[in-house]
Amino acid sequence: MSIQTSVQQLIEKLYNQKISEEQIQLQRTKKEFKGHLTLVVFPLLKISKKNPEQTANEIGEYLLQHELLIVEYNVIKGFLNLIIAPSYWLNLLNQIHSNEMFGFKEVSENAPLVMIEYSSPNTNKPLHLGHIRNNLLGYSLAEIMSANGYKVVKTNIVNDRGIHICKSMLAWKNWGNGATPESTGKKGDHLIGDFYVLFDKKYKEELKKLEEKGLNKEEAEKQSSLMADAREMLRQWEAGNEEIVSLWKMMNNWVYAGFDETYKRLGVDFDKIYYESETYLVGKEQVLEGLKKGVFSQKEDGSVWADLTADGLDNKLLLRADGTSVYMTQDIGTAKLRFNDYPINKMVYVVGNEQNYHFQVLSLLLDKLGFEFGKGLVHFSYGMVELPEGKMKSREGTVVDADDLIEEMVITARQTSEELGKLDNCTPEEAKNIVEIVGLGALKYFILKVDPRKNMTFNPKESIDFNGNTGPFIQYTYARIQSVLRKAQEQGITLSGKLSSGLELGLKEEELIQTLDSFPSIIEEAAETYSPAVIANYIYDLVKEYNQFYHDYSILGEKDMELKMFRLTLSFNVGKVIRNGMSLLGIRVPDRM
RNA sequence: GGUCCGGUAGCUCAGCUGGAUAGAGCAACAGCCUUCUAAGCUGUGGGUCGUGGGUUCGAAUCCCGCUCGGAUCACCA
Repeated sequence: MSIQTSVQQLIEKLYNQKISEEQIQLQRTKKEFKGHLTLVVFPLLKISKKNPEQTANEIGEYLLQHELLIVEYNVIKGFLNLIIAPSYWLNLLNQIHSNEMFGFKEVSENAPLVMIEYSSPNTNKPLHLGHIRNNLLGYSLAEIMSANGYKVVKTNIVNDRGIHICKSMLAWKNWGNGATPESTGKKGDHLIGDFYVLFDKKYKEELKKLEEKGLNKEEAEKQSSLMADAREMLRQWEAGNEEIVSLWKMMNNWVYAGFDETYKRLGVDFDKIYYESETYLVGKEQVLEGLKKGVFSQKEDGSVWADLTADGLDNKLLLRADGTSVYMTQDIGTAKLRFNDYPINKMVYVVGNEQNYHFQVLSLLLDKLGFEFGKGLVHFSYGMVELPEGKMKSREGTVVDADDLIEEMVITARQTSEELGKLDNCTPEEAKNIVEIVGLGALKYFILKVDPRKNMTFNPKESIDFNGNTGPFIQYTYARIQSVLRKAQEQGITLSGKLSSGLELGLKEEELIQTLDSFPSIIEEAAETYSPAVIANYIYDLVKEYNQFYHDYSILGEKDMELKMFRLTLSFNVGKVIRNGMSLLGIRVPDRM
């Protein structure tokens, strides 16, 4: 029985009446006060018919006598602070100690299946900072859901068709001289991205020339032969022109090879990848079927629409007059294919908040088409990453490239590590490994610690701090814990059996253990509200406590062997919690730094 | 204009299913390396929680108005 239930039952006995769960407000005692748990007595005043202090004392006295786990209490205003018996914490610590996967739930046979879509790149450009936030959030979400006992399928939808890809292809054909990733030494996605930029440049030159001839902007855009070529290419692609399709395949494969490298370095992966080139026709079928069923309507020009005015939204186009599909149609098709492949109970889309409206509509449409998960689909909407000067703009060249950023982080990690002499005793391989983990840990924590909903500012000049509330700080703490354990082992110190005597010393450890206690529930809560930031901050709190603890210890000095044993054990468990938490977030921790 | 989201220390952010004196990091200042890793620790200063009302024992937190900022309302994806 939990302390919560026990307290509730005892109070019911004391006042001889039924008390609801909401009336029992048991929370962690603030660190300024003495105690572990605090009961807020205000909601109980109506029942006790006494003032807050009297009520608190009355309850405190009763609990002290009837609940063995409560060994002491004090009252401050309307707050009843309870002190829990060391045996309880000891027991808890032992439980944690014996459970390697502390904080993780098992995935049962009939657990609900959640599919998480994230990343969703276009194949005409390399990944950028916005994708990094998306990837880290999506991957962390998957890890958290999985740790909470869900079956998780990570998926990616690649936007591999459309006019933008044709632009890259056209530029490559016209001015590429047969360039390949091998011949240029460029990563495939960057190579294609360069051709996309090149197309834009040539197109602008063409427009300028036309405008110099006296055409206005609109006329110039209409007369542009480059744009006409691109459109023609798209038409031929859709018609299945062999030459175009094989060029398309070759170039896309270059891009995928490039993406894979970035994903791998970032530590994210997918169970199943969908391509829009394979889903857009399915979407069309679904829409036509919906039309047959009378869910959608057709205009005179042949275009198909969904009337969502009854749901407070507008009319939405689903198929153009020429029968071609739009973005929404593709998402419907993708949903269909996915549902064919997996028994999806819950669908989560990790997509930026500029598409909030789109997903509102998609949810309604899928529901109308009879998809069970449609109504309950979750758009995990996150804010944009902005630069100090404002938004990233590809036209102004202010886009922060993902590969560049990662490389910069790792380089900075190396410089800092070398300055601090952290790598002095490492082999080159070890050093490379550590620097990679630290650099990426810094980046990941920096991104994940911010509430996903909020827009965040990224300052590339100041880059990312390695001090304070950062990934490396947490990794550092973990590394130190490992060091403690190594040295303990060298001295032949074993960890078991010495706990109770350590507790007798009555130090501050209860506080620390108490935070360990609430870890699983916090994870659960975080997963429900989809906020990895909650976990990140929680872990940070834990680490703070460890450091406080360590500081006290260095001041005390250590002659007492029992005390030492106790602290070693404790450190071990904090280390485990940190490790588990970090792995949930997809952040690796080095065991030495 | 409609809808949605945000506004907390100089900066970057926590806290938001109502609870005690609103917390961290950075930046500033003052201390701490023969003692398990100083990527650290301790202390000081720094706040009309955008604003006005309401709800109540109690509001950064809930409700309403206003205001500022962002997103969106395409036969783009």
